[in-house]
Amino acid sequence: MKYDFTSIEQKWQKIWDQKKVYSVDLNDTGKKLYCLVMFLYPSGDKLHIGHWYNFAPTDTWARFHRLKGYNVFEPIGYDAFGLPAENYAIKTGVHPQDSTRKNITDIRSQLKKMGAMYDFDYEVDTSDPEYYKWTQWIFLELYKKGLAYRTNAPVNWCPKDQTVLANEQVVDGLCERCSTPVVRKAMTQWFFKITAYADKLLEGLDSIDWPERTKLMQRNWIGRSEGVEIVFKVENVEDTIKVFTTRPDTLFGATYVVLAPEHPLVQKVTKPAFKAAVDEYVELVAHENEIERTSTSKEKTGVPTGAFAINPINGEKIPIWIADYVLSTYGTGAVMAVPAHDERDFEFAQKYKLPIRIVVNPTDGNLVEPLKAAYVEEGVAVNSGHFNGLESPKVWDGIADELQKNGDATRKVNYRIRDWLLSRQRYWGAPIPIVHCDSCGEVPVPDKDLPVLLPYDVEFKPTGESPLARNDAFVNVACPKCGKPAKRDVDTMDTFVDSSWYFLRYLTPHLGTAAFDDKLVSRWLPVDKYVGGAEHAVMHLLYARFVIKALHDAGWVNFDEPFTSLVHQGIITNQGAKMSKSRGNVVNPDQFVNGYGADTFRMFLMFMGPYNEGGDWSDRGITGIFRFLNKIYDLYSSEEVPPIAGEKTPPSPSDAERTAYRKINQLIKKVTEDLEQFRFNTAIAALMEFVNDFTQLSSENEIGPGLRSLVLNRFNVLLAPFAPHLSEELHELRGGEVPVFSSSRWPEYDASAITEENVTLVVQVNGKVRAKLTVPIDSTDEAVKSLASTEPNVQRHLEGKTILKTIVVQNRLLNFVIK
RNA sequence: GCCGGGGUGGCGGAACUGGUAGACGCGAAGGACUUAAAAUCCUUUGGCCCCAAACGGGCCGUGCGGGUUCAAGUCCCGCCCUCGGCACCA
Repeated sequence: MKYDFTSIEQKWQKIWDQKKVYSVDLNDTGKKLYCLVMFLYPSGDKLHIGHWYNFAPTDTWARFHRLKGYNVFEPIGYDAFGLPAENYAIKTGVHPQDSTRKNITDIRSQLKKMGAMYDFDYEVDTSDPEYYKWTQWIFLELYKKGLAYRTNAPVNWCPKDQTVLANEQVVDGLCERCSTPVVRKAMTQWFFKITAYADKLLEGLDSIDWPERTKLMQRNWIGRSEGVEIVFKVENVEDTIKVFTTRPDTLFGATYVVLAPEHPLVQKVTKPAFKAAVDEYVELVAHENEIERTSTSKEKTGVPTGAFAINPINGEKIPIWIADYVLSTYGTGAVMAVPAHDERDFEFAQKYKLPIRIVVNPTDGNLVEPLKAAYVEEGVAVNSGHFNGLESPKVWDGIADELQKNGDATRKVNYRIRDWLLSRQRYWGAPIPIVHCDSCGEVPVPDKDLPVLLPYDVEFKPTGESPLARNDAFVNVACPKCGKPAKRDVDTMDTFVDSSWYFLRYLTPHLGTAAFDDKLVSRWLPVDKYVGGAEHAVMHLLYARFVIKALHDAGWVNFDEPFTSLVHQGIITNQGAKMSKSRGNVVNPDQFVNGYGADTFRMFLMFMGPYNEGGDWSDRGITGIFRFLNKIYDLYSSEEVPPIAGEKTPPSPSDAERTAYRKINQLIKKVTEDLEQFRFNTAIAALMEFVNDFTQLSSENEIGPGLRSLVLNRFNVLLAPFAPHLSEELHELRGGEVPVFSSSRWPEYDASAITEENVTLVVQVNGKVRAKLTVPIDSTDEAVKSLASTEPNVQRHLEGKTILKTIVVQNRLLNFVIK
């Protein structure tokens, strides 16, 4: 018989669907497993190889657990709001709602062909009012807790997309979506106070099973640093300048102070003679874009203000400069410059001939002037008054304490992370549920009036103003508080708000009375295994953690980390470049599904290499998997194949039967261990190796039907997570109860049977292999030694030499060290 | 510049805790079946060399250069390349 994958796959997809094999009883009290992939972005592209690479192996992992007896919940849904759909609409005139709906329909049918365990009754669509009603509710919950606020602040503006962006969406000064240089603009915008959770977000990382590099990225992004805020008086002016430093131990080495050009005191302190130059410089810097401003390779520039600050530790008068290398958005927007011990200050001081004073020497010697580079390590204090001779950590605390006592300093922790800017001047998103009233100010829309519906009929061409502002019917509304005419907020939310809680909604996608069902959420969350791309390390994955922590503190959920365990699949590139529509190098999976079947294709993706490494796409080798499945099909559909029910361990097995039994048990162990760790490639190699060994064994020797049946039964279950359609078919062919995923259990291996009877032992002379011996396992050192020395090739190399020592590693190797 | 991951045959990749490098698959070559092809099956396949030949033996070989060890793809030191992240965060 021929392996007719098309009809087999169609047949089983239909049966699974009709019998509702994968619909989960969420109230089942058995062991639950929530297995989640990052949901889909239906912007106009169909499913591509990258999606398959994310979803299919994850489905294999989920199926494996289902066979192990877990109650597995594996949902899928659509992250349907967002810029790409809107940009597509602008280009083609097709309304984003229409294009998105159509896309979801197409993608759903592609997904069904994949044959994953998705239960399409639990789909989520973030652009559906029944979903975004609750996105708005979450916004309001955060608002009520003071975690959402609106303020005027310098923000990142993308001139092409005509909207503001979050810090996380600016990559190297470019818009993450369209690579346009981002400009800084002061605008009134909505923020989530993620900075309030900086420490909790850091601490939580210690308790979750995530890739270390992802945790590291989050730690770096949060950027916690402990330091001291020091007050410098300004000569002849009332105001003081606060600087943040992590090196108060170098305070005696401060030879000037630098303000960011945007610092509010710049105008106040500048001396009249310097005003013209300062104004000109401030103007110049204001026109620099984000890349120019933050580039480390750019030479630092600055101008003096003519004013002087007083160093609180020694009363010394030092000049105040303004310079572009000081950022207004970090710390206090002002720094004390210690050129001898800070690279940036050193570079600046050299250029502008500012004094460089050594105040820390290495413990093993003195620095030599003039310095060639800043010495940034710790050491021993010099030129530092009564702190001289003390080691840096002591000086650090000593100076901090002394200043603190005099009210000149406070210990402080600063973070690199900024609040999450969530408002967007775009159409295709969830409206922000706030009304602006002249008498009452910001008024949250009452829960009973949610959702604030996104009107269909809107001119969405970008003008820099929110498209919703042009829709009078949307904008004009009675104030929910006083009833007077008021206006709705016209911005929409960043789609990362939508995606930071969708995993709660999956359990009850159509629930009308709440965002989620507490009982189900407390039973099923957190997500046990989350699989998705590493590119979300500091965006989605950080935002979702924040939202969950906020909901936790507000009493809505009983856990504070959403994803217990995280896996990143690697990226599949094409000719070395990331697949994207604009590069025109996207590979469509349909041709492979049609040509070889979903089972072959998913298995090929898993066989390519380590799951978290991805790699460059090539279909070379897909025939190997296809041949393998054909071989299995032949093995199971031949005439003499014993039925499922005939399984039996023979009372006195032949050698071949013992070997076959050992190998199937070794295979169970290997595949089980590999699957647990997402090592699909080596698991598949082991399956292949087994089939090779087993066919050879049974062609040369007699393997009785009882054992043959046993082996085929176990093997077919091992195959099921990888090639589920084929496995069902083979099971049915041999009279088994189907579906496999309802009737079968993952086999346990027989520990007493996996040990080899003989081992191959390497005999070395001076570390070079000279012979190989097959000996019974656990042979004694003496037995092995005497056997080894009878090997002719070994004797030849030992002849006339003295054996200095003999190293024996049991069951592995023997090495004669000679002279 | 800093922080991570990686570099193994013609290709994708395997290798436990330092113990047979190259599992498994692709490709290639030769053979069987066939009128022929496809499919399938069998054999060979890291490089170089010795031997009339062997299913005999030798040398070299995991990015480069050193080191530790009886033994190094694996550990240590110094580099090179590559991918990803961060990049004036005081």
